[in-house]
Amino acid sequence: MAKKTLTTLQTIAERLGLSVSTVSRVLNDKSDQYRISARTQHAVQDMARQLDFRPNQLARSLRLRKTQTLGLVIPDISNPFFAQIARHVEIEARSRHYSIILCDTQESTDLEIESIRLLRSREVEGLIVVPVGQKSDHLKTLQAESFPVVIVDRLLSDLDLPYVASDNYQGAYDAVCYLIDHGHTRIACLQGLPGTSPNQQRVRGYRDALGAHGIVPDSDLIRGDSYGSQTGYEQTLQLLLRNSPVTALFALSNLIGLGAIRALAELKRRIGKDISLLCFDDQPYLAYMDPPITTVDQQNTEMGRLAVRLLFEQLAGQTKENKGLLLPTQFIERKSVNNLCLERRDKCDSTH
Amino acid sequence: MAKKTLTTLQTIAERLGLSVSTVSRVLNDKSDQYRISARTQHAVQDMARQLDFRPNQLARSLRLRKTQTLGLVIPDISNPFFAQIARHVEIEARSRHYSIILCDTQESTDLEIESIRLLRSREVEGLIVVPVGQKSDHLKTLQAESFPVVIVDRLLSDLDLPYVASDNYQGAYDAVCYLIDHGHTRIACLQGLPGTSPNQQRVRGYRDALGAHGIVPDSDLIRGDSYGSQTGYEQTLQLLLRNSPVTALFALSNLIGLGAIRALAELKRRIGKDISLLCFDDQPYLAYMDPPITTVDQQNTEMGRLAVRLLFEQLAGQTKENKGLLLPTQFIERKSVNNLCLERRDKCDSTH
DNA sequence: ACTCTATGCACAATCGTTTGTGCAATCATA
DNA sequence: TATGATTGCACAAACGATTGTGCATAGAGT
Repeated sequence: MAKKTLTTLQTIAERLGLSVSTVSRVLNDKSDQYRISARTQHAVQDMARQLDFRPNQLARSLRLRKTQTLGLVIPDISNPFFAQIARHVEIEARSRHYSIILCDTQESTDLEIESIRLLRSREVEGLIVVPVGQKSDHLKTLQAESFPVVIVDRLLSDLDLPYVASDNYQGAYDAVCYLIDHGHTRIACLQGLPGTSPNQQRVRGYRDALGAHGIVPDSDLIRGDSYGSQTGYEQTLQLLLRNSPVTALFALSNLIGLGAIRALAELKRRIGKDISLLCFDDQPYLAYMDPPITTVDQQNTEMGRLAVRLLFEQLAGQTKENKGLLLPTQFIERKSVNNLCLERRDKCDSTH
Repeated sequence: MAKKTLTTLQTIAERLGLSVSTVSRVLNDKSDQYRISARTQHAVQDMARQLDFRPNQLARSLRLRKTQTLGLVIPDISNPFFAQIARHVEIEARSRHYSIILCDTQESTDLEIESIRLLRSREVEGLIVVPVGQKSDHLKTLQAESFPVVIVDRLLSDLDLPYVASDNYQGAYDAVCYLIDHGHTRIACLQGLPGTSPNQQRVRGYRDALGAHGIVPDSDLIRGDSYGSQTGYEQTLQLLLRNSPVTALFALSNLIGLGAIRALAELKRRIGKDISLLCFDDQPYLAYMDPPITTVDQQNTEMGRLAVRLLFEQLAGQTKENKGLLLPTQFIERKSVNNLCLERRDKCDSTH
């Protein structure tokens, strides 16, 4: 049973006294086109099955100049947010008979550059990139060579590549309106990495929502500098230990929210009662906290799927100029936001 | 700047009036071996840089019969536990100049079979597989052909392939001893998928720990049938609504624990006071719950790394018979387990 | 000037496919 | 029986790299 020597077209051809080309044509369903007899067809197919023939995709790709492979470049695949995107990229790609080569750039631009080079060296037909987001020259090169790419989540302002991302602005705007509708006016914004587009958009949404309700954003309430939980923890502590009169926290990532939650627990502030919390980026565990956390969910399943679709449009040569896609976020109301209006019974209208 | 036509060795060769072989040798640092003059070397290297030459790995792999690629087969990459493993597999592989082709089998054995076939068709040099765990014939085939593989996390009893997994038995055993040391005797075990090896080992550890302390395992307290949070939720509700006198819950996965947490919140049982909870599988958020949850952490970073190392040992032809690796788990004491001994001041010895 | 060795590179086969073209054999037709 | 069309397949070039071998030319030695 153990086949030491690789089964190739030639193996089959020799055993049947046929030529390699004939075998190839049969196995590629080109028998009709090349008038291969039914007898030969069956013989070939039987033998292929018998030998458990697996066509060598390398040779195939080389000849066809088509690898049926996409590159996926992610800053940190262990981050559930990216992992979910990766999952649906893989599933959608596979449904089109494409495989994924995965590169984790560890939030390093250098590794991102190297990864893209590597992937191109492996002749991937297209790239799906969640950029680290600091530099964009290497991405511009792709653009200049019109190499098929889709950028996901982190947009870069000086880039004109197809992308798919959440509508971070609107998501944040709506979330903050919700807080305001519930009577909150002193709302802290615990932000992530300031240089990145999701953060910028969310902060802008936060500011505009306040402004639209006649509240002047207090820049002392916009705090933090990373997406990690440490930031959320520290900033929350700092804020509350100073007796800042905030009534609500708006955490710009689930990890930041996690940090805030720990800080609040340490300070014995009851979420949804003493203080309110709202998180960008829903994750399963947030529904299981006590109380369950109200969040702004991003459709990462859709993001993954659509990224692949946009990429395939490029591969198909459809240069439709519907380059970018902003996916609406979904507001998930749970129990972490207190309704101050009900408590105070004042002029707030609670028309949802 | 836009290079429409792919740069190959030939491009460089033609521009310099050299042969393809010479160019190849220079770029592969074989100039000395083949006595290429320094002048030629520099000319070639300059031109390669100038044209931004990227060697076509397909052609290279085909010729060398070496793809520098590994296949990674995972039941669900969006599961943080697997995502972490994937991350370190990627990092370790890349440090050896190998790439990873990722396949998400969506917990389906059929997809697992198809994935492995696909990956072999792409001539990966080895496979790292977290099996769905239901069937193993296709894995036996690999074994029979002595194709390099490492099995991760979910072992299959009828398989004799190198593996790396947590020492689930010991982890569970120690955890349950900890509960018993804290005065718990009525301990429920909320299990995952019964057919899978991690679950079997953990349940065995649970039973043996009880037995070692003279407690007869009550099989009514071993409940559940999946790794998801739904199971944890339902089983906890069922158990407590019947006024079962359990004082502690041992959840066999973080998701099961999550379900339990929600159920307990609904029932107004305070974790670490009214009831104790201990989770297998640490995840960041568990440290941020109120109270922080005591867990059995698995070294998934190490698992990923070691899986790659075991694979490379096989690739190097080292058939050392140190096939399997069981990694010790790490007990992380937080605040979700009540110490009944302190409350009751009885004969429990609180050594340690 | 003639041989000999060393230098510096080119030629061609190869990896496993795909595919345009060509060439026998078969068959029908005149 | 010669002619033409059809059938059924083989030959060979290509994809882009690697590598054993061979062949000029240059320089050294006598």
